[in-house]
Amino acid sequence: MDILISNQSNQPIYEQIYHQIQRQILEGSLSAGTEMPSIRALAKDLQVSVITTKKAYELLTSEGYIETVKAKGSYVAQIDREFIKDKGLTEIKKKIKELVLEAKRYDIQPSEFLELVKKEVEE
Amino acid sequence: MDILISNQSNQPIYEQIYHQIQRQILEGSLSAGTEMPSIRALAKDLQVSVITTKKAYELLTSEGYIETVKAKGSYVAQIDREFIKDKGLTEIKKKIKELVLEAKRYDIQPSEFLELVKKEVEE
Amino acid sequence: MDILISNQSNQPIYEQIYHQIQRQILEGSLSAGTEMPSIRALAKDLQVSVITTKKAYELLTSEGYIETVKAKGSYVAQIDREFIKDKGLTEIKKKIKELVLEAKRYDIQPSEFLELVKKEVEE
Amino acid sequence: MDILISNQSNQPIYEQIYHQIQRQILEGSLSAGTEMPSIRALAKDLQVSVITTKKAYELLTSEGYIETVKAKGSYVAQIDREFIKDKGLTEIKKKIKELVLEAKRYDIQPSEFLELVKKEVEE
DNA sequence: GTGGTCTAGACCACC
DNA sequence: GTGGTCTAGACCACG
Repeated sequence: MDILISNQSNQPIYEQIYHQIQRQILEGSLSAGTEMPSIRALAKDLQVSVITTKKAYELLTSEGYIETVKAKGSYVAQIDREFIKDKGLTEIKKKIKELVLEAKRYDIQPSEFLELVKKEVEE
Repeated sequence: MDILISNQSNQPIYEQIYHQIQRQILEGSLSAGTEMPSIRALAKDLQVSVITTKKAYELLTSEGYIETVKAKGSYVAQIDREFIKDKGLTEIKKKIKELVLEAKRYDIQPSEFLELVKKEVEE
Repeated sequence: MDILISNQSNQPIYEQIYHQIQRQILEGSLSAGTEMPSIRALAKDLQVSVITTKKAYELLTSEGYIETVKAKGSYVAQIDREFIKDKGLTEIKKKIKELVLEAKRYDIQPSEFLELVKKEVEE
Repeated sequence: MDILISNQSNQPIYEQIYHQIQRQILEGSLSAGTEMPSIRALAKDLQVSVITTKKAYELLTSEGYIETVKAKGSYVAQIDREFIKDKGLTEIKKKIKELVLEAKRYDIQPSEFLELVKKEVEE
């Protein structure tokens, strides 16, 4: 597994694992049906507690990214891209709204905010 | 004080207080020199512990939004808008970066992200 | 009385009053026998509480700078300059010692410290 | 941990803890990466409240001397000696200024003050 | 009355 | 186990 963990980050380790696996599934580098490493193997690999990888897998399962077959293992699920993207759009739109508001409080006007985003995106 | 507390929120109460007061100062509805309610009075008003309001005031003090005089009270400080905006820019840029990354995870490409922001800003 | 009070200072107001009167007595601008303003008059003048000026006068009395005659008023005392200076020397030497130690912790060597003092003194 | 607490001192306990740990880090007896005792363990060791050690650690964190990882512990940070010295210089200069003023109050003139410092430094 | 400091508990998320 | 947050008390110096 291609996963990097940062102990300094404020982000919980299980979320870091979740996000990086989610990313690989969405990008297609992990395709449907692929067998995932076992919770224990991954924990050993990443030098984290089994509890932590278990939590990450539970999150991935509940969000529909992987499927777990008892006593066999976990497999990448067939994901519904439309559904995922829809959920993502709603989420991202909400966050953009919030960020625009926060920027205003710092006297950063929407037009200025848009410029910042353009700069970031063009890089 | 015009402050609303949510016990349900993941955000610590002292941060909620901090942000709402900060917003009122930045918006100008609390102007420099205005006397703030005492930490005890505010605690009673908001039905939270004195320590919680104290923490919020400490944050506001360390960020330069208010000034505290022992045995006297706290007062809205003369804020340096230039400085605040600079700090805000750094903060907002960081958050934009993070949001662009999050969007990518949902298969929302930067160009598409930019469109979402444009739509939001033009409203 | 020529006294300036700062509400923002961390120094208690009664100490500010004490130091400024002590200074004037040591400098000679207030000479022995001079009648001091009453506690109440001074409080009114400086816009502080009577308790505060009372505390300052008590300090000045206990340190021998003024003498209070019941129902008459307070008068600048005949000060023993030798004694005062001796006490001061002990105090200042102790503080220099501490400051040299603190400087060392910041990697500021004694020779460097001496230079800083020279610069300050020459101004 | 090599820390001595005085309940008699005017200095708050959390500052005493802060200063002693800061000193050990600056002196190098605590080197970067070293794990600090947990706030609870230290509190028990020093017989003070957890909140007191927490406050000391918060101060150390905000000043960049240690780094704290939630649910992991605190570690001595890689300190920037240049930065520390700069901050120290500002601090020491300020204190020299104050001390020169205090000396004047005791009729110790700047030139005499300089002599005292010389004597102290040459020892 | 004010803020500053401290105490002895408690629950939470995370590991 | 860890640190983060919160509570309900307390005493102090200052005004």
